[in-house]
Amino acid sequence: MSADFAFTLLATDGQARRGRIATPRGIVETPAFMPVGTAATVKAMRPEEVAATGAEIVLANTYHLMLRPGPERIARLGGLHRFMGWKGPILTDSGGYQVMSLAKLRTLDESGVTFRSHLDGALMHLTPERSIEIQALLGADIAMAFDECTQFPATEDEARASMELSMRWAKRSKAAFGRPPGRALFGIVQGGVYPALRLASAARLGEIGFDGYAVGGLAVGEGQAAMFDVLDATAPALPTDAPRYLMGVGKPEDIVGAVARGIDMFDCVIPTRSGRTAQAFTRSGAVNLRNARHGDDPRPLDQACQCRACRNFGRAYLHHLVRAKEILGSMLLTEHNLRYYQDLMAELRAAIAAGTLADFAQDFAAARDKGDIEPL
RNA sequence: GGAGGGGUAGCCAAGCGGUCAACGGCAGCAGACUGUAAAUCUGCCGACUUCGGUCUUCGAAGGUUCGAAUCCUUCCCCCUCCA
Repeated sequence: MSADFAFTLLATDGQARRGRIATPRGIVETPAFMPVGTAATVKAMRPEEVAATGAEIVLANTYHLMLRPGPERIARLGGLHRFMGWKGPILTDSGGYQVMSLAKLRTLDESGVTFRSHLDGALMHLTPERSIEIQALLGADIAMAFDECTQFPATEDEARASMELSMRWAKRSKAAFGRPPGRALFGIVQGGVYPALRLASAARLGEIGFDGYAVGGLAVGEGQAAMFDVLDATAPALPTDAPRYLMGVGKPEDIVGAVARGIDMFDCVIPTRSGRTAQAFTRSGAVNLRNARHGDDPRPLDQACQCRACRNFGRAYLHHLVRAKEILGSMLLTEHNLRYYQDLMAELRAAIAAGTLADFAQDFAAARDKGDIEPL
């Protein structure tokens, strides 16, 4: 493990883990949720507002920043932290997700992936070595191995071939990364919904040796039950002395279930994207602020929430902002959702430390079963 | 008074003899969103419906036609220009 990057396991509750990641740029208490700032911005939020929600680390994306504004330019400007004004740690995705999400715009071979830029059509070749180089130029505190996020559905043969390619790329990523002080590299388990493939992938990554281990290729259409099955098989096979990161997950209920299965880190666009598309998360479930029923409702989105949207405004106003397509609507709902996610993580951490995670999970589900607050 | 243009579903607006319950857009009613090609996308949007259809619509009233939002007549409104 690189100097100045350390993971400490503080407590366990069943499979769940309460931990702490130390980086030169700050501490990350786990289980942690990392807001997604793909294009060097958590959309609709200022960095200090992101921090105020309780977030300790954010994501950025290799592929998107490679296209615009370019990693060399960001390096010349002093690195990504200075560029985007985020003082805490940053984790960068390697571009592996775009291998799947932009499948129509790329070709893949052993060396890497050739993307047809969605911005101007230019061809861009991304290899494990170049992805690692870009993440170094950005100054990522945690870099991710370059992988292929396996699509769903995939046959076992397809998932195996994809996983094995990702493992070869993981070895190249590790070799390219070297041992830079204070910076970490995570490997990514693939293998689709096939437990044997996941176990093989986890073993292979353990042999290579990473600072943390991610589970990728989930929440891509397989459904929560299948995802949890994969986690039940995979998490126990991961080293206990390194953080475990479930990539791209998820909805609040996905996170609660994954924490109970031993996951330490999460990222997802849901709180930010949903905030921009009028969906808010509350302690009694998800609410669509576009719906007509909120038009006359002066009550806060979530009575128990301390975010600025809930403290200062009623549902009727948020509804109006959304209807009128006012920017403030996106800002307030994004802030609320990020706050909700961070509050959830804090509650999960406290429950694990107290050994009461099972009770917490039960209460969490019960509150949501009751549904949203009574109509006016 | 003269010349011309126009009245289409909540709004704007296409259509100009059958393939029109009527293109589009907006508004409206819902849904989706999981390592962000997303302030995006999808469905519904005359009435009823067992969702296959059935019924009443295109200013009003007559008429021509197998068939009219589309053609003719009269009437009622609106707009532009000239007096």
